[in-house]
Amino acid sequence: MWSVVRDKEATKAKLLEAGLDEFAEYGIAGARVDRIAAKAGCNKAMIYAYFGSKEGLFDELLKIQIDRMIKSVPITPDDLPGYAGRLFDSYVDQPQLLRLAAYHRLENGFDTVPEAEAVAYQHKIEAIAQAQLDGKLTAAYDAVELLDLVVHMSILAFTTPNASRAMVEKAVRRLIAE
Amino acid sequence: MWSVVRDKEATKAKLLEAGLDEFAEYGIAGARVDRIAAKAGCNKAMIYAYFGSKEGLFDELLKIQIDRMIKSVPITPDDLPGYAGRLFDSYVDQPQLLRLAAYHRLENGFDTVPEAEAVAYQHKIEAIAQAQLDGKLTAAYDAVELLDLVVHMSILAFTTPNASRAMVEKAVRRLIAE
DNA sequence: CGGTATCAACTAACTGGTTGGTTGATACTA
DNA sequence: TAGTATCAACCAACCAGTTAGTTGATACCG
Repeated sequence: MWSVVRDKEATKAKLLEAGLDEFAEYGIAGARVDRIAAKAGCNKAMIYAYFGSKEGLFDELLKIQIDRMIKSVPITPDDLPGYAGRLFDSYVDQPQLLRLAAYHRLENGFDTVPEAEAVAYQHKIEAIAQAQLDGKLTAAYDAVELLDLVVHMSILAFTTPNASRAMVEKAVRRLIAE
Repeated sequence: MWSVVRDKEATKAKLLEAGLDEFAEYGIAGARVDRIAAKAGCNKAMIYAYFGSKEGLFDELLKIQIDRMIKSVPITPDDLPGYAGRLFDSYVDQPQLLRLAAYHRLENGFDTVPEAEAVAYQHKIEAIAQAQLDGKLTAAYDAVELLDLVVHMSILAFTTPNASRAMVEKAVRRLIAE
């Protein structure tokens, strides 16, 4: 029989999952390490053994969630309404990432952007700029402005309780109309 | 002679101002009542005498800020780009309200909307609906959707560090273009 | 194969410090 | 003097982080 009780990776995974729920609900300052450990069904000391600190666990968590989002919703520069719609849907499906990111911004300031996010952002800027050069996309905004606007529209999932994907797509369609 | 040392209203005002800074920076869970009292230059017990609790102070604070915002930036249904721009500007001038509101939503859930905000929202909906009936405003969205979109655009002041008023006005102009 | 040394994974209990909130005494004003 | 605004000191609960010690799997040795 394989042991299931003593498994480092499984324990880390359980802590990450419990931490996701806890941090998304209460934020960084409001989260309680005892609650995280209890939810994960393991000892509090494991958090410090594997992640160094409460904030260490949060950072790891956020990084993983961002990576997942970046990979699962790739940008489509020649279909920005669709991109915004898909982003919106994934935010509705997994509201935790948006809450995590919001808490992170509020509590740690605007300049501390996670590495992975900054890199992905740059790639998207370039993709949009290229589409504009190719004439596939309006030149009414510069690439940075346009990406900011499109991403911002998908955030309707967080700010407006009864927003819909259709509403987001329609708005982006109008924003980029020639 | 008027008292300057023992003045109930002055003490409340100082606590409200200190609380504004503290809550905007650290959130509700992260705020420390001792820091608020120290910043206000008065005793911690005053918070409990005048506001009942930490949360009581926060609620009072948020209510005041929302009232001020509602009064200082009235809606102009026949100039929504200008309205969004003015909202944006006031958010840039006083970033604390947006941070307060964000923390409130994150920590207290979406349904607990302050009374004053709900009432003002309803008035704005009606104003927009009327402008639509008068043909002064696009009928491409229903009134609720349209207000949500316009307000949402002004929130760029919070989500996008280098957004500008011009960018917000331009976006709203395109959103409501016939 | 049986015994045991080793080490990573894990735990219960604890620690030093902090927190929201209270209270009894004091100072001020009318 | 009566009423009230203010405060220093205090408290019980809580919290992030530590530690001394336990457990179980596996590698090694005779």
